[in-house]
Amino acid sequence: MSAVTIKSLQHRGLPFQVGGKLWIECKGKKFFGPGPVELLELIQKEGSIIKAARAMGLSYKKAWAIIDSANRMTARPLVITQSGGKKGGGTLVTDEAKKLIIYHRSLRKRFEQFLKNETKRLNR
Amino acid sequence: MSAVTIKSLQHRGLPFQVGGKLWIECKGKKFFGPGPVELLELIQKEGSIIKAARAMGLSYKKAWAIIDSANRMTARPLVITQSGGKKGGGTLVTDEAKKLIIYHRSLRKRFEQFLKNETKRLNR
DNA sequence: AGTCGTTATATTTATAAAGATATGACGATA
DNA sequence: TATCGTCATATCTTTATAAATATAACGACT
Repeated sequence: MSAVTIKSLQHRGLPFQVGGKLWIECKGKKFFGPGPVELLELIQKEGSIIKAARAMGLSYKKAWAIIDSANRMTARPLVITQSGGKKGGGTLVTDEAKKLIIYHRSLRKRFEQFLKNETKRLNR
Repeated sequence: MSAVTIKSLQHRGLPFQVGGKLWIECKGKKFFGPGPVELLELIQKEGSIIKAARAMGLSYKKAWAIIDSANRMTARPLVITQSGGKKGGGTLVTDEAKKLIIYHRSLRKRFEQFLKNETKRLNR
């Protein structure tokens, strides 16, 4: 039995937590990971995708991909974009998007509570 | 206003769902994604990592990485491995692991209920 | 001593994801 | 019509992840 390996302890105090991630999906394809809501909020604030991306430290390309993907899945558009014009263009978020933002905020709160409860249950 | 883009609808009926993923983490580092529990269950059933891996369609390497990572984070080992011996060796799961498996099953049930509730809330 | 199937690790090869850069279209305004 | 900043897309490069392959140690058993 001398070759039996007993891997030993890293965290004796067992600081275990239940973690998780939520998203909204459409036919199995997720379109609201962690970033998108913040991105929409920033677009609402900044008025353009490129400014929102910079504010989040994302490349425009990445930001655009997120928005485009989400936008393709909703019945009504989440954003209205305009290229050209007064200040080069810009992007507005629709009421549809605003509703989603609000829902997602409350969802996140409930989820955090869920995780907290589960962590308690795990450690008792 | 002619350059204004209105992205149009993919899913008119709005079959939105709330999806998610849970894991158990240790100091911010996750060690129980979706696969590990099933893997542990299969190890328990099969008696070896390599057989469990095959049963799940994983490479041994991947399976071992999962087990090793998890094993390093618990105070007591999740598995006891033996190389060499009667049938080449094998792996046993400890009581620690069995407890985790049981907890994780019940956790998943509660999470599914949570997701179901949230999906309802989202669509009303 | 040689065989066997497993654990454990290293090395290499593919594949995928992410990042950087470049370019054109757009339209109000000057 | 020339300029501007933004939207939108394409291409290339880099990085990270995953898969495939190879190899050594192990110990009961014959």
